[in-house]
Amino acid sequence: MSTIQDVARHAGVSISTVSNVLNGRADRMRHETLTRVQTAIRALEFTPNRAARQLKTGQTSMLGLLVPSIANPMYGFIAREIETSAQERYGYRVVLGNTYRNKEKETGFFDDLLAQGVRGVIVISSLVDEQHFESAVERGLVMVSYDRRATPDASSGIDHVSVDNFEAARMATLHLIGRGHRRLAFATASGLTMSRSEKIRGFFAAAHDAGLGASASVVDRRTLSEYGDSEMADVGRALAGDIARMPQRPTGIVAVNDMLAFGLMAGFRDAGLEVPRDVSVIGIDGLFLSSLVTPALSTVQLPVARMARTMVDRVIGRLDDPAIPTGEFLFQPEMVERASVGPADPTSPGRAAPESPKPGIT
Amino acid sequence: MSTIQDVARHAGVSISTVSNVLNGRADRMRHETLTRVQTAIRALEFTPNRAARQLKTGQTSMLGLLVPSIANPMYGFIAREIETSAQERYGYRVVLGNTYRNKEKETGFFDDLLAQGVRGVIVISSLVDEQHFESAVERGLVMVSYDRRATPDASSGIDHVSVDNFEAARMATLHLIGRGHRRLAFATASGLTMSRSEKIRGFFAAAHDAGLGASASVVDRRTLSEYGDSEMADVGRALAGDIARMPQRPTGIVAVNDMLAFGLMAGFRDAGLEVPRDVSVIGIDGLFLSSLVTPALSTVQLPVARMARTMVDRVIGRLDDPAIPTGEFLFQPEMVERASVGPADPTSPGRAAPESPKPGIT
DNA sequence: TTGAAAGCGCTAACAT
DNA sequence: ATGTTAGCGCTTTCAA
Repeated sequence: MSTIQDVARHAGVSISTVSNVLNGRADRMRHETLTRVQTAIRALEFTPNRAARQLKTGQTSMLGLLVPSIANPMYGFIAREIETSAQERYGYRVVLGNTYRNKEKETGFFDDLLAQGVRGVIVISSLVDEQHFESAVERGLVMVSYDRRATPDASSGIDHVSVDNFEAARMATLHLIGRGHRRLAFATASGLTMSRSEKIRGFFAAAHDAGLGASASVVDRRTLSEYGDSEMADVGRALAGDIARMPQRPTGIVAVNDMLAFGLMAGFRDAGLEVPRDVSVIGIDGLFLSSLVTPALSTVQLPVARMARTMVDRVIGRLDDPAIPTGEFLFQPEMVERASVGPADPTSPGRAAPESPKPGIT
Repeated sequence: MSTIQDVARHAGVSISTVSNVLNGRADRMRHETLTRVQTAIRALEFTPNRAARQLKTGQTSMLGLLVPSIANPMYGFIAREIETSAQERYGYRVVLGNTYRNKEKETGFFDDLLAQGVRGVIVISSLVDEQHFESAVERGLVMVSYDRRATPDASSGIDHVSVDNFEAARMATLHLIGRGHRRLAFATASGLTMSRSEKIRGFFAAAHDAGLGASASVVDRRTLSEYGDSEMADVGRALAGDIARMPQRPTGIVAVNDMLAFGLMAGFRDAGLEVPRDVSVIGIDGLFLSSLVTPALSTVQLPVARMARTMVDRVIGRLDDPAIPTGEFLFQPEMVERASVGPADPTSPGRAAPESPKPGIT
């Protein structure tokens, strides 16, 4: 690896001149000098040592990205969009960390970023406690958080990019209601994530407006302590068993996300129930896998690519100019109809009638 | 961010003493001094600036990880294992790059790593051309390559960690044959990856040994130029249509990997064929998703976690001691039977008989 | 238009 | 047992 010294010697100039061409100050020199330096750079295959530059300027062209688990296809999808966007549009590289929803891991990641001189980070967390975020911000991290709305109380020098979760769940529920479903359930892993409770609110809002409040319920299960790649799906699978055993079994299930919906479908299969004949399932996320499974999953699609781009723009923007105020960016999802939702009463083919023959749950 | 200077001042010692405690040379000082320094470090929340250390020592505690696309669940899975292993066992962080199977992207990633001072990289590539690998190694990168056996010709200062692809495909094919399948196909995306051609060899070897050479064939399709998250699945889906239209339709399909198998199953569904009644499908990889889809996918399981650990051990090992010779590490896969493979002739329930009533393809 | 020089925070001889 | 010091490769005043 050649250094700026080598280049200077090769070109017969001083290192400051080389540094000037490196930093776009070509106007300060004769054209001929510029050419000589450029030739030398090419001849020696010189690439400036970024560690040295960073030590001097305090700038890195790296971003941190924290996800619960990159093995979860949803986070894989987001991560790909973020990395590509950061790289292609800003020349930034991405340092990845899996947190397994563990506070110590998150804190450790922030510490390491700071030590490495990385000052921008995009966080996809599901931890309720945001304390360590604030502390990281105080220590100089520029942070963008995905899918956790700004808490009113928190002082938060943090950007928030999220989807309208209330609306997403509402759309899903409405879709079920439109197909005649009257006994509804919202299936989720337990634990109070902000996005989760918003979705639950949206679910109940839709049910209430349709006069179905009394027959709508939340079913949930604890996640395992370790965050495996299949955790969400496993929870869904177990939940399907629970639902299958319910005396007044719901016919329309809104899953908190697509992975859990996949688990539900597998679980219903295990229980001898057929989707959508016996029970309808709808997801939230819009993973590419949702069109692949059998039956193809109806779901509420999140604009992941656009959200990723916004997150990258925000971190790098605030890295360049810390004076920019933080903001909240809310994205609207979109209903995608596929095959996992059928009429509540399969005997009547078209739009299902309210199921008057069956006894209401009320 | 406080510096080593601050700590020295706070503890009333020189910076070398602080540096000594930082670098595990506590034996060189009085216990009391050590304590004072440690107290100061804690009081000031001091973390050594890694950029400075790196500039001095040339060492980073970072690893590069190159994947075709982190949105592909298989790479997400591997990436998670690698990151976790590197972090928990060595305190290394991982810089992630998506290559979209693009040579320029790969080269650019190597350049950036070198410039950042990162000297270890794990590469999951599918490019046939390995030239730029060699060049990166010459420029100082310590490289471990996943799933591409060492080429006999290449000089290669590269470690190779791979699965026995020949055996994997052979096991899959044997499983199909054991269930009575006589017309076999190997479904793959076209393009000559090393792992791909080994699988094809394994497929034909199994077919030949069973006297089925003449009725075994490879079906393939070009991948799109852009590497989307769903590319593999899309190819599989298209392939299923091709297969469904074949005059002497194969009844047992070996998919080059699980993602392509998922696509096949979706494609057969589109074509009105039922798996495994009308056609049997078997994958290779053992993604956690394979137990989730309907029907659950029979597949040949790769020992991903163990392979990931080996890769991490190798890069970091050779980073610490460049004298260690490179090696090739071959892992054995394992058959996992699920529901996507049925008897060739569904009318005879048990082990299927050779389908004598139908005219052979020979 | 160019160059000299200070210094970013740290490590590791080498002194004391 | 502890301190002094010379850089690592770069950026950036300031001077020439």
